[in-house]
Amino acid sequence: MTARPDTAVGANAGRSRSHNRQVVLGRVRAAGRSGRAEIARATGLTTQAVSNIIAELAGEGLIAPQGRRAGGRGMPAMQYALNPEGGYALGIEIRPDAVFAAVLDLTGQPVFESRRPLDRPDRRGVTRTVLALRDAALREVSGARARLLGAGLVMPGPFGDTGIAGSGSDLAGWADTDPRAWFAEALGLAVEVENDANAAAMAERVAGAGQGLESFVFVYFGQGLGLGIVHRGRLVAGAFGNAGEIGHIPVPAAGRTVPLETAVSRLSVRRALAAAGREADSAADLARLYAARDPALMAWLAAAAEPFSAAITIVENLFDPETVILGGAMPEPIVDHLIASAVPAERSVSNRAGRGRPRLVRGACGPMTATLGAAALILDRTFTPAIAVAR
Amino acid sequence: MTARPDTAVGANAGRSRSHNRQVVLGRVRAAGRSGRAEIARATGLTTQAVSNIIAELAGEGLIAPQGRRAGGRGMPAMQYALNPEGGYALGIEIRPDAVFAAVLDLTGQPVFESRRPLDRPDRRGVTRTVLALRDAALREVSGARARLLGAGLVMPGPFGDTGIAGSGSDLAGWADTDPRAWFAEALGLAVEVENDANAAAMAERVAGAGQGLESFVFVYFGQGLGLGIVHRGRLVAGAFGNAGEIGHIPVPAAGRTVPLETAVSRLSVRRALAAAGREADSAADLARLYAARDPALMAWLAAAAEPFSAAITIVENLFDPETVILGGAMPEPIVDHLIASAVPAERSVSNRAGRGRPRLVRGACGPMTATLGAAALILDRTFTPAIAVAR
DNA sequence: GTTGATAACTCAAGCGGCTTGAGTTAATCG
DNA sequence: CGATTAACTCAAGCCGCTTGAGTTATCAAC
Repeated sequence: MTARPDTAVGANAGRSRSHNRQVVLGRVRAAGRSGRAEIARATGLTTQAVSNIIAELAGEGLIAPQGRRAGGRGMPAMQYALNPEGGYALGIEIRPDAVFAAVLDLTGQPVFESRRPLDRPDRRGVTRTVLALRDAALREVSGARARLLGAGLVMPGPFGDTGIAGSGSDLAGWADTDPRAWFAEALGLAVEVENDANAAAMAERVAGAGQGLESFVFVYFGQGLGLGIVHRGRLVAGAFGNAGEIGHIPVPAAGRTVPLETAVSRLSVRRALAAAGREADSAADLARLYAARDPALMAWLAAAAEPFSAAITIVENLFDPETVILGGAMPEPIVDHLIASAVPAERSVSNRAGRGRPRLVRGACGPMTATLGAAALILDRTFTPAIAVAR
Repeated sequence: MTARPDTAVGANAGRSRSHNRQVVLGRVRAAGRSGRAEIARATGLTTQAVSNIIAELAGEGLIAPQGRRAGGRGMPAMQYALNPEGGYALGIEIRPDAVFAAVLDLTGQPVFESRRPLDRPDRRGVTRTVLALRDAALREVSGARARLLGAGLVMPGPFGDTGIAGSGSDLAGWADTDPRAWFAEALGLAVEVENDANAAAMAERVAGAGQGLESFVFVYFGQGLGLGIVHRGRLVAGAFGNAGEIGHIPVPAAGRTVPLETAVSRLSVRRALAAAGREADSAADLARLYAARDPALMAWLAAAAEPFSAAITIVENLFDPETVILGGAMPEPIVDHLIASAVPAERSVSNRAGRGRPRLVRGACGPMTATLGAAALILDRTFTPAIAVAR
């Protein structure tokens, strides 16, 4: 969120160990059941080093032995996999009118979801609600209390003063607070803060349509329209944490140029439906109208195709992702309709022959994507080496 | 360039040392003259560790003592700075009709520039020309032979089969070759390969308008129009190395929607001038026409303002950079004119109050930016820790 | 001037964690 | 059933960072 977030940090024995733990854990997560020797080859460590780390991780319950793999020539490898109950991540999504919470187990499976209304969106009200949700989660998920890895937080963006009038969703009373430090103190946990689209992208990466992808972008239907960018396994958040504000980009729509958000977003469809006398406050409303092939909704979809396609073209050419995932608080059939109606651009670096993967896919995490993503931020942190990645 | 480039690598004593060397070197580069204790505080190492590494680096001639800093309370620190002659980076830019070469010293100052025409742009012809340029560079720059850190290579993108017809600039005979491995073998050096815009961004970061910036984007006038993206000090190249293909994105231009490149690029201005009976093959031609306020050129500039502004809005909102740098093979006055004529978008995350820095600035590396950038890739590599960066 | 405080730096011992090389175990192959 | 293969373990070795004591150089106070 700051312009110069990280200074390179030196390595020493202790930090190397911590780094290697994460490397091993990350490999087990990415590759599934793995043996020591295999992990050693993949990470450039010796089997002995991996062996020691495996013993440590297994002792802490983060991974568990899965029996030996039969089949090969020599001694069959003892396989290890993540232990789902070895750790939990708390995700909190703060909206102006409510707070959502979710808990993911170590493998990314949701084990708790809840929400509470927010009567006063000031610092005290939000904090109290967040603490209540955490307590509820800890009561519900047995064993989580001692094994909570941290809390991810999703707050309405954009962060800081961006001069965009009427972005509106800003919470009152947070201007001069660093939410990360604030909640780290209040919760007594490691905390990560991101905007909804970035967190949602992490959810898809950890447990959804982005599994196994190192570089992709996620078009997120939230209040507005956001873009979560994952590049080589890391979020691209921008210098000030506001990258991916795709809703504001100019796109063609019926001979005019409009901000994407006015043509493709939940607000946009609600307005279009309201103009036709339809109420559609919730995703369920939208799903119902779509099932009935409501003419106003279908007209909106038809009108959205051009600006949506333009946006996808822009995103493909600027990020060259493995794929573009589309999801969030929009009913699946409507997402599928948008995907089907998008015109894949000829002039796009993604228009390559022999693609193994579709250019556009629907996300797999549903309407709670951002909340799950908040927790996914913590899982990602757990599996991403602190001292990082080779060239 | 591949979809899964990096597997996380484990740390050990040797790799820690190499990492720490780069951390120290990078700190000296970023902060200028520095003392051991100061570096230790900044990197999280002990003075003793830094001291040992400093001794090693000084012994190799990469850094040099600069005398003691007076003024403070205790013992004044012995300052160290990069030794310009401590290392050199070779940059090679391969174009369909010529090969450019440059050498940067360790501080990023150019010490050699040259070009050779390319009669046959096949593998053999290119390789011969590249080797000849390297030899010329080594003859010219005394001391470079033993201190060549590597070679950066810029080749016409986009990489791989992107299905964009008529991108045309592709070199023949490279389809089934990995240029990095090929030139590493041919040159006997560490080699980095990037497209022109990415390399150019690195040039600005190492020795131009991007110094001190961790996150910025660079709009590059080359054959077409490219975007180099630097995020938290690292290039964002995309899953297949083709990120930043900004020329293909749809933008509004006089009531129509066109690919940006057809409105804002050297090809575009040449066409516009040709239609008015003007010849403008070189940047010098353009500079002359601009100095004379040629009506056809001024009309092109006027027409370019709208699509250019739209592109900047898109880029600002998607990357949230500290600033957008504009440069490459376009005369400085014309770049300045474009910057002046751009309409800063209201709806942009970059439109924040109290910005310390202009939203748009001209690059500082001139028409050779991409070639210098090729060399800058190597310098960056030298200063960027291999085992990387803390959260 | 002398003395004390401050801070950079060095020296040498200590220590954590990875590597090395030999040895053990468990499977397949002939 | 022995040879081969491959995973894994044990113990010693080694690399590089840290620790803590000691040295050097400057400033400030008396």
